[in-house]
Amino acid sequence: MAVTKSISRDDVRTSILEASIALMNEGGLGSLSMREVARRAGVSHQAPYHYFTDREAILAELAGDGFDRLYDYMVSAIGLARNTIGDKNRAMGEAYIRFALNNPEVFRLMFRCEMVDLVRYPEAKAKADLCFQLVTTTLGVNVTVDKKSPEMAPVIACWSMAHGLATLMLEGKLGEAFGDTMDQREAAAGRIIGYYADRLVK
Amino acid sequence: MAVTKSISRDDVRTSILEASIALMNEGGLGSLSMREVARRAGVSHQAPYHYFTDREAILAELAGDGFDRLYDYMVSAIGLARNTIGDKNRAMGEAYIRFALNNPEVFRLMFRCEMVDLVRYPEAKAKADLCFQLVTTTLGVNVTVDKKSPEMAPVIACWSMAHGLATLMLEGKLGEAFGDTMDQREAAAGRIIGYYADRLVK
DNA sequence: TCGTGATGTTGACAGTGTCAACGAGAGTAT
DNA sequence: ATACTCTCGTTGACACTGTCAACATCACGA
Repeated sequence: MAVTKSISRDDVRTSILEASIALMNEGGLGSLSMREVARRAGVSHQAPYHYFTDREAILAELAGDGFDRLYDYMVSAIGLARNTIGDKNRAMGEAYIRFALNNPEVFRLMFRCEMVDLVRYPEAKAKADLCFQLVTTTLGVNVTVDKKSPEMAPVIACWSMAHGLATLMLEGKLGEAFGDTMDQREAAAGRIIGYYADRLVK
Repeated sequence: MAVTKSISRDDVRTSILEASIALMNEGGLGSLSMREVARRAGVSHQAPYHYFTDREAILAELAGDGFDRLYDYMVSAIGLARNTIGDKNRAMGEAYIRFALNNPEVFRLMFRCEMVDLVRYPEAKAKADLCFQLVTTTLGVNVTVDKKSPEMAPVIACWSMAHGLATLMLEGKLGEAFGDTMDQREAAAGRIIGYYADRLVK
């Protein structure tokens, strides 16, 4: 009976998020403004505040989704790799870079604390933690190990190298040295990751 | 001859830059606005535009200074290290991290292309290139080598690891796992850099 | 029937970057 | 000396932002 009487709560919330994603991918995070999001979603400039306390809350949601997808990228890659730590490590690193290059804006969001302070968004933080735990266990280290422990050192080293390479490529600091097309760049990054990942975990 | 008749051009320019640096260090890059800078420098809100074409031009100047100082950090550290590639690499990486932790906002500025597009600021770009060349030569690689060459791989790997570790620490992604005080965090980062730097260049 | 809460609206406010217009003063060519 | 131009500074506007406040609508439970 009159189920279509009006747009449901979830619909509005979803359209706000979709508008946010579209804006972010079109013009970068700088052009993701509350008012433009509202305009795109076809609601008044104040409506989004009924669903998100402020701009950062929207970004936190997008960042959380990002961690989910990064997790999927890595799990898929690990699943396709041979069953050795070295191969899995390599596949995981390559997936990390691929995710960053394919989703540059979300990647930035996920790793910039002044944009999304994960301390204030436990849901997103939990998703980020899952990613870290995936790296840890894939490298054969128990997740309960203290981060300060030497056992954790290879985990942090591998993560740092993949993250640093992803960031430097994303920000254009390696020039076009790695090729013009996305495929070329991914392949070049993969070569570096693949070659050095073994050295770090051995 | 009335040398003190008025504030010289350089004085105004310098005070604008000093106000920018102060604002950046106090409240982060987000609170560095043209108008607040002008207010701090004691001039009208439009005066800075006679010295810098827009906000990005100020940021580019600050980023350029940052690369200069990063260069000094690394050169000093290398000078104190024993004369082996491994030791110099380790010292350089530690200096890189130390710079990042001591100058978080400038470091962000230097490595975020949407904040300062180095392509449009050749002076700052030249300073950044000098840093990269320092890393390259310190690792025993000829600067004329093509970036795509396998010879360059250890350079990129070392840089990536130092950069990734610096970034992750800066953005709080390693929690307080590395200690609460700055000294503890630097020491922990130094241990990781020191231990793995050798593996990457051998 | 009467709140009451969720959801939406419009209006305001202070803040931003930047363009336009203007003025004081120095230097320079006529 | 006069007139012109250039540099450096001003004030005033403009459209835009995030967000607070106030108000309207409507479903639903007491």
